[in-house]
Amino acid sequence: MERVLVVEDEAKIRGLLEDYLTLQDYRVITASDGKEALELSSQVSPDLVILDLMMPRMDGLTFLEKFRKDHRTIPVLILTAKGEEVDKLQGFDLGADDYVTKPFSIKVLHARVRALLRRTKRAPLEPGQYEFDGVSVDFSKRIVTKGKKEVRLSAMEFNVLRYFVLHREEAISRDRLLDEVWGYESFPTTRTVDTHVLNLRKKIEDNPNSPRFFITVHGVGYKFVG
Amino acid sequence: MERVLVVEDEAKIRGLLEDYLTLQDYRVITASDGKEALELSSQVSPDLVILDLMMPRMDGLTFLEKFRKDHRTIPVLILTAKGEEVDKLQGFDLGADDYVTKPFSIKVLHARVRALLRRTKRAPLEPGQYEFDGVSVDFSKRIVTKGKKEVRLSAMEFNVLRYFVLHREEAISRDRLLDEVWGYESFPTTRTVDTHVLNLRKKIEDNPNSPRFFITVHGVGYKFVG
DNA sequence: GGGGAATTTACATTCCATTGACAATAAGAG
DNA sequence: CTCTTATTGTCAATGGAATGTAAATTCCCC
Repeated sequence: MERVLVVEDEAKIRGLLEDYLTLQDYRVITASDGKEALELSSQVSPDLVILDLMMPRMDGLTFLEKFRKDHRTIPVLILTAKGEEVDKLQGFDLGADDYVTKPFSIKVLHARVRALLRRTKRAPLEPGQYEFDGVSVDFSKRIVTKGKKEVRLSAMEFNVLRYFVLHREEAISRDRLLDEVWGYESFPTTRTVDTHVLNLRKKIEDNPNSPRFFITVHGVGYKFVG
Repeated sequence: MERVLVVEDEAKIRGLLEDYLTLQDYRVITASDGKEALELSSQVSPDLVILDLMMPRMDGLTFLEKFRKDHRTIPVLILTAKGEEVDKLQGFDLGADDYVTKPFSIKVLHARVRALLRRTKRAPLEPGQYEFDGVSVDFSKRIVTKGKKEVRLSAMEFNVLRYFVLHREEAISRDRLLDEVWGYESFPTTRTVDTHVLNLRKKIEDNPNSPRFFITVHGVGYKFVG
């Protein structure tokens, strides 16, 4: 579940954002001023920050400046009153990623939040393509070819393969795969992992019963070598 | 040759712009009001629009709003009388890219035009035309033909098709399509995407029920192959 | 308010992730 | 080496989720 830090002094708007985003399945952390926000963000590094620029004690821009020193990549979405053009530009200079002017539609805000999260999620992008021994994996096209023929993988199988490729040579436990590939929201058996590895072997190995790429590490899990 | 659409009700200024820009080797299309401009831009999508905000019948802002629905990337340069600050801001919100205040120097205007065109040229420009297996898509005229017959696509369908062509071979999620094609201001269901893909299949595929071009990637979204 | 497009809704259909049973294999103890 | 037990291989069945599809509804533009 993605963590959103809301920094807003007006209790009314803060509550509105908290309620709506919680309903949309985000974990919402709120702060009513920049000082509090800084403390919180060092404890629970959020995936995204929604920041009101006009605030008492420590104002939004000051917060943003300090925040950026510790968190270079976490996207910040700025709330600003209409016409505060100067603030808007300064915000971008200091590393804000998007802004929404008050009064705003909550749905517009949500759309921007989704877009920002998606963008940063895609950012640490894997290599566009990966090859090993006649097999090639194209991550953006989601295509795997063996020899000249395309191998059809299901979404899950592809995700597992990607994780393996990203952590090649590493022995990976079933539980780790479940956490990293399936996520914390679903709870399949560890045997589910076996089935998917089985299918990957069938589709990719030359001899599925004596695998070269998907090695089992007895008592631990699996290891990808390719 | 780059096409510039000039939307201006005052014949004098319109003529001035037309003459000067033609001399500078642009293809100039003119319209004297927003209504006419909309019709023209759907036939010959221009590379740039010069728009006067003060116009009869349909005013500039209204035009801009409608224009942006079909053309999200074409740069728009706004002409505005001095002191119309409010309009200026509204214009930016609606997706104008630059503005020049009247009275303006024609050279300043030309510099801005060049700058805008240069900027968008650096962006991955879409091909003017695209063909695959008997189907041809003309992006500037927004016309699609299959065999010898024209296929009538709705505005939305065309936009979806364009995004697919621009990202051919890529597996694209429904959410990404909604963000990139529909934009952040509207919020249809993901099923809406399915409906449009369905329609595209009906209109373009030979066998809509076993598609060759619009491939579904189960658990992910769709992929265009053509 | 009429007509076309966009979107939603409802239902049918396909797909595939998951699981459980059983077989095969590896590890460890004696 | 043999037995025992834990772990992994394998496959088929199933239930639920994703998609196909058309019809209903809403949204907009004249």
